[in-house]
Amino acid sequence: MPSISKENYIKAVYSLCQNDAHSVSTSALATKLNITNAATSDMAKGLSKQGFIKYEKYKGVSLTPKGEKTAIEIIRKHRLWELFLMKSLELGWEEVHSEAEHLEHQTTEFLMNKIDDFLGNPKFDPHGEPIPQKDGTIPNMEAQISLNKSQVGKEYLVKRVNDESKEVMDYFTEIGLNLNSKIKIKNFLKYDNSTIIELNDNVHSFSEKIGKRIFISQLNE
Amino acid sequence: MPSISKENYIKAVYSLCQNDAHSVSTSALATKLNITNAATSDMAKGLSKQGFIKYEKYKGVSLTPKGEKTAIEIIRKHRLWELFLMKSLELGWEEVHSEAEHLEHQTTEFLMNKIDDFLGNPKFDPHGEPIPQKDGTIPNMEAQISLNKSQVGKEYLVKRVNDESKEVMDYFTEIGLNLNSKIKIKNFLKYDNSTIIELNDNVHSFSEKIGKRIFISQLNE
DNA sequence: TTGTAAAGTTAAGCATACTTAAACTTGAAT
DNA sequence: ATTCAAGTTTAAGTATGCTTAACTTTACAA
Ligand SMILES: [Mn+2]
Ligand SMILES: [Mn+2]
Ligand SMILES: [Mn+2]
Ligand SMILES: [Mn+2]
Repeated sequence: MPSISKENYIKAVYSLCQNDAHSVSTSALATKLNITNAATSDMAKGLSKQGFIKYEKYKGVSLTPKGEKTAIEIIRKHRLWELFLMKSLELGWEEVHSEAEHLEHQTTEFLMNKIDDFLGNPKFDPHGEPIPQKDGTIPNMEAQISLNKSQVGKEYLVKRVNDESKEVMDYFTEIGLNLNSKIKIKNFLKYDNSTIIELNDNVHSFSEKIGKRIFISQLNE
Repeated sequence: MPSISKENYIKAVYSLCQNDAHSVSTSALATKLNITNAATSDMAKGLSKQGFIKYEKYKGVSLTPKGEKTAIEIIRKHRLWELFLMKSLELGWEEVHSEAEHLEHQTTEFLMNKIDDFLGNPKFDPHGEPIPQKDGTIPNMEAQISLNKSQVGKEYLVKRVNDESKEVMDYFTEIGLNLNSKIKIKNFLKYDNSTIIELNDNVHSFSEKIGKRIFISQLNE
């Protein structure tokens, strides 16, 4: 039962440990959480004392099993809320993330399980992210690569997108890029590592930064 | 955009001013909010400086127009959440209050209006309380009296109940007392001011304290 | 009118979650 | 090995939202 700040901290440790190694620097956390380095170090002590994280000075932070369980519970709430808001209120996939970011901290297990059952115990959220199940297990995603790692000339299906920027999600919606959209890789620009694709007979380009946040799987002919 | 503590304070001022006069004592607030007198006085200074309440030492607290607007917005969120959870997830009327108590502080105007529209802009919540509308107006309730003020021998319809105690709401559910249940007043016990009623061919009694929290209207024959 | 109990406020202190500024590690280049 | 910049931590301070303990005001009964 950590505070909202602590829940967000734990969630940040979890997601930053996904990509990189098995630990995060305090400064990476500071950037993600939009607080100072000093605050991040400070917080690390508290969470460490409470057994949520492992923290050695100058060595970064990682989650204990207790911390990981907590992170997964919060992420479950986040993703179920997103799906629920879309299914029950017809919000757009670009609108649900910011609402879920708040609701995730104010939802009882009881309510969450009601929502889970209402949705039929779904495995994926509206952005293609797996929804941690009641028992804590996380559904497997089929093999995916980021747009940057794709091959020119091949066709792919969009399987997952990072939803953190509403601005970017709005743009996806505007150009008609959705989950399971079919895209064809036209080219990579050496100049800035952007990717040129074809989508619904239109040509679009994505910066390297955005390309890293679109995940695709190869279309089997 | 007050904090959660401040929102709860403002809401408490609003609801305690409804019954009594046009101001509340700091100690009444302390009881309601389950914090000390000292904290309540302290908080009053802050909210007063921010223009939500009028506060004169030793004279109690009342809402300014700005404070009242804020209170009504929170109450709107609370009651819409309650209805929404019942309608969309089939929670019981005894289960929704405590969930709404938290969700009310984490809901954007945007989401609230979506929920309001989904529900068809309802006028009353599951316990018979009026739901403040988008424009801030509060629907009128038809004339009601509390169970204590009823007349022996007459028949009434249950029109509104106070939902603050889950324990009591569970009991209502158990005996089949709902909104629009028909009851007949059998007797008042002088001994403890409890009320004896007939409901669905069964006889029940309610303490004075509970009787004050059940609101009824006379059944016109 | 005054004494006193109850009601209410102020003072001092604590925990949380932050800030800025200063001090310290670390590691990689010389 | 030495240096030094980047990364990280500590120290000191602030605002919020509480607590307990001491003090002040009020009301009203004698
Ligand atoms: Mn999300
Ligand atoms: Mn969050
Ligand atoms: Mn309620
Ligand atoms: Mn509340």
